[in-house]
Amino acid sequence: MYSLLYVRSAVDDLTARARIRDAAINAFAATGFDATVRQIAARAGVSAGLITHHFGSKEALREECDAEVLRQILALKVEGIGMAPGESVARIAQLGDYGPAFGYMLRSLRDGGESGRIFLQNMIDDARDYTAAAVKSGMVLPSRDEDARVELLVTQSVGGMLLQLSLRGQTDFSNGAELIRSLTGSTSFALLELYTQGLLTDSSILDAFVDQTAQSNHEPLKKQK
Amino acid sequence: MYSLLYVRSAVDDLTARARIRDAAINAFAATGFDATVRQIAARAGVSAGLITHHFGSKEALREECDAEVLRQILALKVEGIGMAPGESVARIAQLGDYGPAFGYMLRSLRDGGESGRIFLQNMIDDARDYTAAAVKSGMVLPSRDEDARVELLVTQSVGGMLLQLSLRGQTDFSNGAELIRSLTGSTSFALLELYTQGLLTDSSILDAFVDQTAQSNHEPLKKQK
DNA sequence: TAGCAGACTATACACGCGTATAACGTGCCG
DNA sequence: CGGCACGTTATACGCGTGTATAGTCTGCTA
Repeated sequence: MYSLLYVRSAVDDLTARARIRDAAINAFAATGFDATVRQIAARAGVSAGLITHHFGSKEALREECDAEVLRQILALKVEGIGMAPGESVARIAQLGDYGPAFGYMLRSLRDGGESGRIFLQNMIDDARDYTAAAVKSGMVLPSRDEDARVELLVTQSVGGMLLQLSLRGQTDFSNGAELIRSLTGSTSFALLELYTQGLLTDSSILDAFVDQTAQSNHEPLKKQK
Repeated sequence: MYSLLYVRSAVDDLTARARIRDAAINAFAATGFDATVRQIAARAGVSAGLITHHFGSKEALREECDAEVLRQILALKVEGIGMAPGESVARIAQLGDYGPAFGYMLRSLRDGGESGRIFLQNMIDDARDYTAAAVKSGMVLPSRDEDARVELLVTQSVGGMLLQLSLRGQTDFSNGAELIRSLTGSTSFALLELYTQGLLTDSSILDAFVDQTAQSNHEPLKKQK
């Protein structure tokens, strides 16, 4: 009945059910997942009871928001997250209507729940392919443990964003453009510099670590297949 | 009125007041800051009313927990966070009684509030000195923007930890040793490898970024509807 | 010994939450 | 036209929360 294609944030011609869901995504992104059913209802311009009527429970509404946000995020394939900051930021910056979805995802990642874990796993899987391609093209150095590196890169990049936002006092996650503005500061340069030149002057620490873990075979390094 | 009498020392164990505060730190670390006053009371083996009697309000209790945790954390100076993982992890691993404090701090950092911001700023300030020393000693390469780099390193390291914990389904933050065990996996090697060799094969992307930002005095990325 | 300060408890209160219930309006179909 | 399905609202219920109140117990001091 209703097309999946229109993404306009118009308040008018959407069916009340979709309006409630979008209002919930906005509310969750703006004030966190302890946003009240009544707050969401007010945002959507309906009564609180209607939410229960349409979704059954707040938890069910939350799940539907998760699904919708995941769908939107997957739709714009944020692949190079933390890989080529200029490029990925440019992508996210033009997300427009997806802004609240982006904030919603950050919120999920922050509160450590199951849906955040899914978002994160999704990014890691994406980044794995993307990194492999970048290695093959000669842009990125190979790693002795590609899986661990990609997990590290994604968790650090995304986790870093979260803490940068908190450091800058950004508490409202509903405005995607504003989030990006908060994040694209001196961070971009420092990130590129780190990725280009590394941090340590020589490999002595790395070598010592490898020797140490090789000696006691507690944590053997798994090689790339 | 009678505050000075009780607040003076933290080592006053066995007093119910200290027991409540420790129980609160444990409860907050274990289940988050929405832990109930009654849950904390049960943990401390006292009635709920006694908490109000001693601290006045839940918020005041929270503040006292913040102060106590900050005191403990500062006491063991986790300086090289994310710098030399083997060393810093070894430090944290032996924190013993400070385990809950470590988890409490992670919890604060995760939920994005003011006290988390303070913890973070504290780490950044510590890391700034530590990094400067490491650069001077020749262990770490200099950066063209030391402040931005240290901010990046700390936020990414700590934020990365948070997401690693969430990725591994670690929801209880009260057991410091268990947290460390969750974090010291393949991550250590990947981190050292990244810090040793970097990520990119050459500096072309960095150079392009520098040129671009030098050309336009402000970021040209802005797209909104 | 009397008395009182203060640690401590049991109970109660007000409030906000998610949700259930009943009624109302409106459009569709026989 | 009658009936009914359903979107929608207003109201209320039960519960858990933080906190206020009043009372009990205990140890110190005069």
